[in-house]
Amino acid sequence: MRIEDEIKQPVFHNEHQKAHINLAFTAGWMQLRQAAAFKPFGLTLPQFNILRILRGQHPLPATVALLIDRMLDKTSNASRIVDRLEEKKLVTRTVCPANRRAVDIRITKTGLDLLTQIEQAGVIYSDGISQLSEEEMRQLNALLDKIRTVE
Amino acid sequence: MRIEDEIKQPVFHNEHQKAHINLAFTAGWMQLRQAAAFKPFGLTLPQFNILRILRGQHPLPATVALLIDRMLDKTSNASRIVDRLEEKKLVTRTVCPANRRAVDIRITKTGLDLLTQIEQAGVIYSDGISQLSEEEMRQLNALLDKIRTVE
DNA sequence: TACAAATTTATGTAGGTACATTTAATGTTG
DNA sequence: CAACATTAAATGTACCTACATAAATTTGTA
Repeated sequence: MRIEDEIKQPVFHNEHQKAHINLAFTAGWMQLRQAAAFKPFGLTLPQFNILRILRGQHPLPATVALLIDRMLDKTSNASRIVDRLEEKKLVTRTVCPANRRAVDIRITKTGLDLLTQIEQAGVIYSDGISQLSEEEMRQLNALLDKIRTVE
Repeated sequence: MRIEDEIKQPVFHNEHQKAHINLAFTAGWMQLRQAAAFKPFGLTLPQFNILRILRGQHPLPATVALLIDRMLDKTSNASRIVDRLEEKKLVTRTVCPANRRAVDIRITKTGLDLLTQIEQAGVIYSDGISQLSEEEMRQLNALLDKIRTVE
């Protein structure tokens, strides 16, 4: 659906304004679709992302600091997301022996199996990006990179 | 900063994956900058957006249903955002005389003045989009529109 | 007209972000 | 080595989204 119709705004004043709204709207649109796809598996998007980082480390543990470092959203609260994953037995938390301030977080067998299951269901690529050609994806990446060149 | 560095991922497997992450990351980046810009004025982004919709209606009232209709995020809870604006005396809420289920929401003088103040501070256009040329903005809009043509 | 259905807003609950503060452990240095 | 600073994680608070449900009012209809 056209954005103009989505938000009942008959016309945009200029391309700038439309691009601004379009970017926020499309990112939200993608996020909503993704969240819906994860729901049957009992995971939220941030939970899924942390689980994937943990698999990347496996069988080594990760600390909370490492999770934050690799997360898209640096200000999100990794500690509390790990809480939820721990309740679901998808990760374990143990005090790091080498540094008792830190916590070793590890993905469990159950967690690994869940990731496999989700990926086999093809959730990942139903994100709308597939509508673009390879060349268009490159264009999009270049434009987004350019937006973030402020300062 | 390059996304690869932001999330400490040395390489992306393909343009698809990078575009996916880039879109989420850039939208979040913009939102964070905007939120920071509104903070000195004591407003959050959703509060600002609702206030602008109300100014668009002014001096006519809006109902909660109208706000939701015009909001980017349809699932957000307009009712509770209006609560916050009401506490700050930026809007008023009165039962709609014509339909006592509905509520008439109006922006106050204080609210109008705050919007003017924010806009004069030039908060709106410090969003990174200005880095793009007019033609690039058009390209970006076309690509984003295409992403949402799924289904 | 009485009563069911639809509409409109508000509320409850789970989970998330953003940012400040706290607690515990470890480093550093006079 | 004792005092102080730094680091790592957890916790508190305010606000937000997502989704389900409740409460009040209006509309439609047998």
